[in-house]
Amino acid sequence: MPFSNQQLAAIFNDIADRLDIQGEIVFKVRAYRTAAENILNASRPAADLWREGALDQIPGIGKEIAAKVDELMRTGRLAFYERLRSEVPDGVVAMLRVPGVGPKRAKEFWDRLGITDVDQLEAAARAGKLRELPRMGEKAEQKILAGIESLKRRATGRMRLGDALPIAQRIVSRLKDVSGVQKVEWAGSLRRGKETIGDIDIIVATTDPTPVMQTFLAMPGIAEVLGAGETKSSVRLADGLQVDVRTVEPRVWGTALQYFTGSQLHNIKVREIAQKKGLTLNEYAVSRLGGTPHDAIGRTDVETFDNEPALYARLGMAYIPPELREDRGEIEKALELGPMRIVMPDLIDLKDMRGDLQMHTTWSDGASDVMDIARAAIALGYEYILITDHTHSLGVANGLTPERVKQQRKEIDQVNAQLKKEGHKFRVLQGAEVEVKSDGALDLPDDVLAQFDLVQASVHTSLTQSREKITARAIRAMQNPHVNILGHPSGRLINEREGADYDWEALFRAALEHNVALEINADPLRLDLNDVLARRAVELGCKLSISTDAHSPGMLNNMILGVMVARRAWVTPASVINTWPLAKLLKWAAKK
DNA sequence: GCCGTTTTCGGCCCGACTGTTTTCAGTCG
Repeated sequence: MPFSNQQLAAIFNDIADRLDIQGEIVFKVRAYRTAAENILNASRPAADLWREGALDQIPGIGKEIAAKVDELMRTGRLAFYERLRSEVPDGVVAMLRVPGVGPKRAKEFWDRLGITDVDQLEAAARAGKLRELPRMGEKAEQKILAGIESLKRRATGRMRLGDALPIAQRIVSRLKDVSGVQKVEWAGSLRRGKETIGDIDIIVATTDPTPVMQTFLAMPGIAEVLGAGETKSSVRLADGLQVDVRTVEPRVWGTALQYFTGSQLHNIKVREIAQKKGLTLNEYAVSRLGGTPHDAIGRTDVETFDNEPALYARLGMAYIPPELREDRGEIEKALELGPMRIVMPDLIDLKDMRGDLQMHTTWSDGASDVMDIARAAIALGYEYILITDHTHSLGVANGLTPERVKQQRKEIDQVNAQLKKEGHKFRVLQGAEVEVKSDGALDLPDDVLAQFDLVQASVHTSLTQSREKITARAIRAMQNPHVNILGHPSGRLINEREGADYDWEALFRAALEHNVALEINADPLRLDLNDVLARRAVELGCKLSISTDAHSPGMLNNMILGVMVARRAWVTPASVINTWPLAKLLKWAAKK
């Protein structure tokens, strides 16, 4: 009975919620939450590790939780969990999602007022019943009602990275111009490049907070001001996204940015490191353990940091780029390297990208012709692009037929000739995004595939096939002697559709064997492979391509999103085929 | 429940904010 890492994490998070409500000690609750988070972060399926008896490779899984995983894997059930579910009603757990309601309140509503779901909670609040409880008053009641309202209004939980980034860019560029402002940066999961983000945190280093807050609160697009203080303001935008702006003194920029960037697990571990050195770290300073850090700024035993690398160095650690701060081994690496170094100095960067290997033109469902998108790519500083229009069997109008492949080649040759005449050192390559049919066959014959410079194969249909079937299907496609890249491997759409249920280990090993690169598709909706899978693929020696799947010239700018995913996956340029010079790329493709 | 270059027992990150309180519990990130 294979449970996916996501399923296991959901179960252990649910266990944590229910234990929390039951009043179990917080450390036990935290142990379950940490285990869940680490299972999500694990680069391999827990089911595989379980089979190998190596579950303890996942940090935070000890004897007890390993036994629970074992029971789940063997029997498909977990008696402990079933008992918990019978003890704590689902509706009481659901109350935790109401802002302002935590485990203690949920338990009290349930115990003292017999409330077992959110609707009953709302009715009780309206009837003024909650204020009968200790430490609850009218204001608390109103706050809970507002919390229920906002819960109902909130469409989806988290916003896609690609949607949030431009919003943050707009706010940052606005606040940079305010007088007294020295630095502005977004922090939180956005700075870490997570594929979805809960809210936007903006940190401002300034000597004068007042005009910053005035400017921020006067920005267009604000639907609701949730709080407006001297150094912290929160708003909700029309689309439901919450934005927090915090100002700090420039001399504490390093600690503040580090703190607000997270992740939480990363911060907890960094603070544990500080403790072992007899220090304590907060968002303002590093100080001696046992002092009173916040009041004590200015005391001689308190050190402030105006940049992050100096802070990490003070704790004996190499600098850790934000995208790695997920407690996925980066802290151990940073300690091993020691201060004044950087974890992954060769981590891939946008400027490493020499080309883009997936895009569409009017030859299939793209918006522009070959020349237009080529010029856009030249403007981005690229040395080459691969045109990958759809092939005929996908329902897209005008998918390439063998005959149209020849016609398109003529146009591409003309574009290359013209660009050469203009003095550009740039090359348009002809490829295709070839359809992988439900049995793994491709929808163009081999002699046609042989005409392309590089071939990408993609699965678009029947994503719900069984694991055995769809894995065999993708592997068969990769075995084709002309296929160089597997496009958006999982097929997932963020917040919309789960990806296919592949045996990823088998898929990656086949990609390695058949010399096929796996794509990190940079479309904001896809980001596929994701960070965890891409990291495992590279660990096994696979090559990647990072490409935008642009359907218009403007979409070429999405490359940064794919690079962020790659950075979260600890990827170096050496593993990414479109960081290579053209000659090396073509030689690699020809070797297949 | 997990974990160990000070510990196999005794710890477990840290602070802001809120509402209800004359000192703090609960929630949040």
